[in-house]
Amino acid sequence: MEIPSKYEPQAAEAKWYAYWLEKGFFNSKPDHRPAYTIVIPPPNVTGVLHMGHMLNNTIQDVLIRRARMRGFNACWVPGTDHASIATEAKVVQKLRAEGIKKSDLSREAFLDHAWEWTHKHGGIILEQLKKLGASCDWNRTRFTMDEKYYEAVIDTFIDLYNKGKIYRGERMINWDPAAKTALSDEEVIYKEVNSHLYHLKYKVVGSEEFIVVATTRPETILGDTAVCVNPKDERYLHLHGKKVIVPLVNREVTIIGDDYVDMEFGTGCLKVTPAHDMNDFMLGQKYNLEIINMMNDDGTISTAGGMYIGQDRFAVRKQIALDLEAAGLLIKQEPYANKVGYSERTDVVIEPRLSLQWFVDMKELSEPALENVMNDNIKFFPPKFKNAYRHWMENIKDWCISRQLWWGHQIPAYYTEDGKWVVAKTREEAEQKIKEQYPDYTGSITQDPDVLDTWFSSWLWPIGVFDGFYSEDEVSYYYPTTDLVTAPEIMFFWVARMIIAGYEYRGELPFKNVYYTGIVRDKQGRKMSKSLGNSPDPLVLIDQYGADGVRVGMLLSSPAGNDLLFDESLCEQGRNFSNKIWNAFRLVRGWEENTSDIEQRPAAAVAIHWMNAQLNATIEKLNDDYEKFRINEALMTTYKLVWDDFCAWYLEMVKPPYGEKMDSQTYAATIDIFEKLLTVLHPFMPFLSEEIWHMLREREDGASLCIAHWPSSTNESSPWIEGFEEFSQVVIGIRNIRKENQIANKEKLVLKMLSTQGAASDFHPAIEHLGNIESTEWVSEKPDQCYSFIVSGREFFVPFTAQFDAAAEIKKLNEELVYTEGFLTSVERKLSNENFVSKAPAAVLDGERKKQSDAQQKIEMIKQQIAALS
RNA sequence: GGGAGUUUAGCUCAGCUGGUUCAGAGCACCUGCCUUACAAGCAGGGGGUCACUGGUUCGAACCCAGUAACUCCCACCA
Repeated sequence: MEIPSKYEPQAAEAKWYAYWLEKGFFNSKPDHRPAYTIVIPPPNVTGVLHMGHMLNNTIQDVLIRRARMRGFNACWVPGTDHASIATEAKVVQKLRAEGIKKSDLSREAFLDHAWEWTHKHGGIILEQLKKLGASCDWNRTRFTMDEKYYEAVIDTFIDLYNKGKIYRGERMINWDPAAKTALSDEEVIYKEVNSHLYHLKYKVVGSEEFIVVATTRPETILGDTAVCVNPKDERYLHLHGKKVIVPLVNREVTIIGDDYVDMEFGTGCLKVTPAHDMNDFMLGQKYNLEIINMMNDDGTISTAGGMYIGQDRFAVRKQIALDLEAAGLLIKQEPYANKVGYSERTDVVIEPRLSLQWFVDMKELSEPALENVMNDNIKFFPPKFKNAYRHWMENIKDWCISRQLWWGHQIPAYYTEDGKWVVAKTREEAEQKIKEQYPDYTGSITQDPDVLDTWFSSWLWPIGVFDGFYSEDEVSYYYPTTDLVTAPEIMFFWVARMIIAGYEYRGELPFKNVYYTGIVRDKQGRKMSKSLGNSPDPLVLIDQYGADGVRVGMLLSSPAGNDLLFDESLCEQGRNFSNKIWNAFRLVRGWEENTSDIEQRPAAAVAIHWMNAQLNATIEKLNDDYEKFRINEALMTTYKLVWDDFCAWYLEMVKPPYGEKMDSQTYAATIDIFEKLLTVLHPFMPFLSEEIWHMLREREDGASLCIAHWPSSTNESSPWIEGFEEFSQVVIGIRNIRKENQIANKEKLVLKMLSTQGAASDFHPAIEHLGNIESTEWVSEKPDQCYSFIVSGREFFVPFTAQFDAAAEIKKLNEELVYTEGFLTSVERKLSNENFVSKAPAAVLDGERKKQSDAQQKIEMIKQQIAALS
């Protein structure tokens, strides 16, 4: 059967993925083996696979596949996140396209739409991961709104509430007036915008004097309840304690002094609007100021504003500037660039807003989470992220967990009509509690309409996926999990909080290692995004280059924590590598038919010794690379082992001369070696390796490379490896002589050597084979009429052929002489430096002395050669 | 504004406690080859004042100080 010279991945990929699933290789149940567990960072349930997922999941798959081969009970748990705000936004958008407004729907009807959407689009992303080769235990697929998981989230809320860790409080929060929900600080994006700085006149009461404040938000004067200056500011010393009149509003407010105010900025005079600015709120608390909430939840002016009621905040800003100007109270309006917070989801300007929200008190909860990262109980790769982590944890703020949305875990708090509340798992329980705590209350109760922040469910992920809140069966076996692979962007959102939850609910770390991947960027370094349209479709790439090709392409250039500048040519390189392996297989496969019981060629025997030694050494290095999570380095090591060592050297060494047969001993050894190579390739290139592995020998039904054993190795050094260095140099020397003197490869040469000593002596048969050497002769002195080259201080000679060009040869030798003499001078200068000789360690000194004598010897040799030629 | 990090070949990066190799890899590039596995290939080759300036040292890509550029995180001066 003719095997095509190009590897065609499509059929193989479909075939083997189906086979793996059918045989259940990815499924895991607790047993006697040690567990190796990874929980997937759950993608948004209705999300679509992008390049970030590709990188992230490829790394997880590499880790889990290798663990499986090393005999661990490997368990990779997949799943999806309900992503409350992102999913709800999509559903709202879809309904709007159909002419339905969310506000026209009941909560139940809206949730029906959301579930319908989830069922329709949910899990597409998991199907896409299968194309990549992800070896997840699909039977374990979890969703953060699964019944059990939902219950765990609610129970956690109740538990933390009962422990006094959750409280309800009035705080300044980031308000999204479009989505009408609170956002966490992390969901706010600050953008540089060109706005204006308005200078407004406030008249001092009982005086003809005015003071001037500078603000970018003149409309908020409706909520002003003080004016603040720096107490050290001499310009305003005489005004302390006096009152001023807020323009247009005509409210009298006090002038207070606080060194929060920067004297250098603007006029050094700050208007204080406690309800609409984080810092003003802080001042309001400190000086017990009145709080006037002059805005509605949609960003329009409220009745408390007193004027412009019902108008939008931005319209009012324009209008009030005109009105102030008309009243002669606007001194100037100058262009000013500042940063303004926008909602990550809806892209509208965030309104700091005073609101009643639920919070988690993080201070105490976070203590073990900080300590166990700093002491490396949980290791970060790369460790540089520990700094950022520590900084955040040491300054941790309470976590606002309520969101004014419907899609998610509804907060289990129930309110009476007069503003009392209880926290309870069910309505019945809540009614019971109300009865106990407020026996006089007779009205109805309503559940808090808000849902919990998405991360309040995903922080339970490593426990929740094993139903760890309700049964010890699995969680005690799989938890703590082994590795977490994620993006540094969500270190605070997710990683830190999982660690917190881990210690709070299991008294233990959730995972041992955290591997931070970089951000996938395009060639120009821009983050890949939908709006830029610079992200390739992963499925198209897989189709074009094969899943293995894409996997290799992604990993080749992505050290932990470094951004990956993605370029399709990386996939091309991956595809080329697939093809290289494929063709090596074709060559070996060709020998199968052409094997006989002839004696093993000496060159082949050498090759096998060396290749086995090299394999052993490389596996040692690979294990070390993996240990340190240097995945890209492990891949490069594997790449060179296969391409350079195996294809370029080994196969050429064992290849029978044209027209001759392969001996069965070498053939068998080659198959063994190939099999080991496929094993170490498998985590990176699961499909191709499996395909060839099955074609290499007869396999039983149910056999698979996925469950083959990772090859063992020892850390012994081998003389074969040392000898190979010299051997390859000799072969290259011969090739160079051929090339420089235009001697055809077909022409047989004689190689003469001055000494039989040297590490390469074992390789002589291989030198003859690869160099097309007719015979090797030992000579006691330098022969005449020869080309020569030096490897490791030993000289090799090839007798002249007809085309010999003596002048060119002399020129070459002279160049080498000049260089070597220069080198000698620098070594000798070092050795004649008394400080060096007296202070450098003996080993370094010996090294320099050896360099000196080697160089002297070499100079002598070159001089002789030049003399002989002239 | 605070903190962290980066700066080594055209590109992406290694370079572990300062010391055998006048600095390494992959890709890209140049030259020659359709040689009986592979042109998605083979053989050979060029290319770097290790950001800059000082210092410590017998010796610095590596340690120290300063300068510059870039990146990220945190804060969010109205």
